[in-house]
Amino acid sequence: MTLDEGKESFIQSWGTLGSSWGITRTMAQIHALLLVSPDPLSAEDIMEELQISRGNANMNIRALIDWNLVFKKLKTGERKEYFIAEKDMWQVVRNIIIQRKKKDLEPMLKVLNEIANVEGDDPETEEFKKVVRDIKLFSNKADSTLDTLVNSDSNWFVGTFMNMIK
Amino acid sequence: MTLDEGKESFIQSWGTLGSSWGITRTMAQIHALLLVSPDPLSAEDIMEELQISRGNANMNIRALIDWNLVFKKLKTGERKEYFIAEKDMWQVVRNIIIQRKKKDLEPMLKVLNEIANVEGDDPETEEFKKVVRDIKLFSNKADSTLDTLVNSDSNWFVGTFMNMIK
DNA sequence: GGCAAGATTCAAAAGTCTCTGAAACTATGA
DNA sequence: TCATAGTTTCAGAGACTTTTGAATCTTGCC
Repeated sequence: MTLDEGKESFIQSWGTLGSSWGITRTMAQIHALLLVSPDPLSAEDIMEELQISRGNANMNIRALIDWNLVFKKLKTGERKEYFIAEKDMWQVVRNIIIQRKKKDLEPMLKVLNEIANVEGDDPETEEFKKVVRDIKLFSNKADSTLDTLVNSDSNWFVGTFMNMIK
Repeated sequence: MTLDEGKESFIQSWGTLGSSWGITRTMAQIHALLLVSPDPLSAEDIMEELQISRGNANMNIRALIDWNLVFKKLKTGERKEYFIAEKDMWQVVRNIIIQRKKKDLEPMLKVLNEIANVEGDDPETEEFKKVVRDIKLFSNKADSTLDTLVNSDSNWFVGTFMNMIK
């Protein structure tokens, strides 16, 4: 397999993986492209390599920057913006967890708190309350467990945690 | 808030949460409905409550059964099939992890193995190989960590693991 | 076997999410 | 200040996903 085939294959897979992880396909592809590029790339380079429009490239690059998965890299004496990818996998996963937690888990916890107080004390209502209570308990634990993970550093996570579990 | 409002609110949120977790909205709504129903429901009940078509109900119930999130419950003397939900949250999360791992992580690992052997030894190729190697290492660890989690039982996970981390 | 209740399938329709591209905007430096 | 290189926006087009509903299949009973 040649280098170009390898890159192509990698970018496609990363795109597929990303799109089932809450980041869009193109977003993941841009990240993949930057991961395997030895040098920073400009928006134009990215458009060209991935055959996407200017608008699309721009929107997805901004999103990646928001998620802290890509950083701007200004070259001295150049007006153009260049971009590089976060290459530490734990940071990548961590940043994705942070976003997903905010977007998914937290709204769910909010709803669970609201509905934990439905009126009535007939058996059906009691059953409902019990189910909600169980889910709330689990979600709160999951939430704080994720917080701990997210605040831990890369070395501890990859070196200690993953081995500890195994 | 009344019981019905609470249920409605719960079903909608669960649906939203689910759809960003790789299970479709309707699938998650059916699961939510079954979670908060004290008694098993038939396909017809589900169609009625969620206002969805027969085909849609059928397909999504099958999918939930495949994922082990819902079980058939046959009532003696009745031809109709009734359904109940998996109510242990850890089992729910666990089953979702199992499916996602199979669908996402494993294909990625396969690709990583293929592209780890690109030809050439120029600096660009070496850089590419290094990136791929790092990702492979991380993914393999993540894969086996998830295996361990998935094989652990509910009590250990919720009782010990989550507290240990915190 | 014949029948009906129920379950399943799948092509077409509806709905959702993503991308394009041209226009508007902004920053730089002469 | 103006010209220009570069960036951002967003309405409409296009791609992809989910849902519908009617036709088909299966099951158990007489």
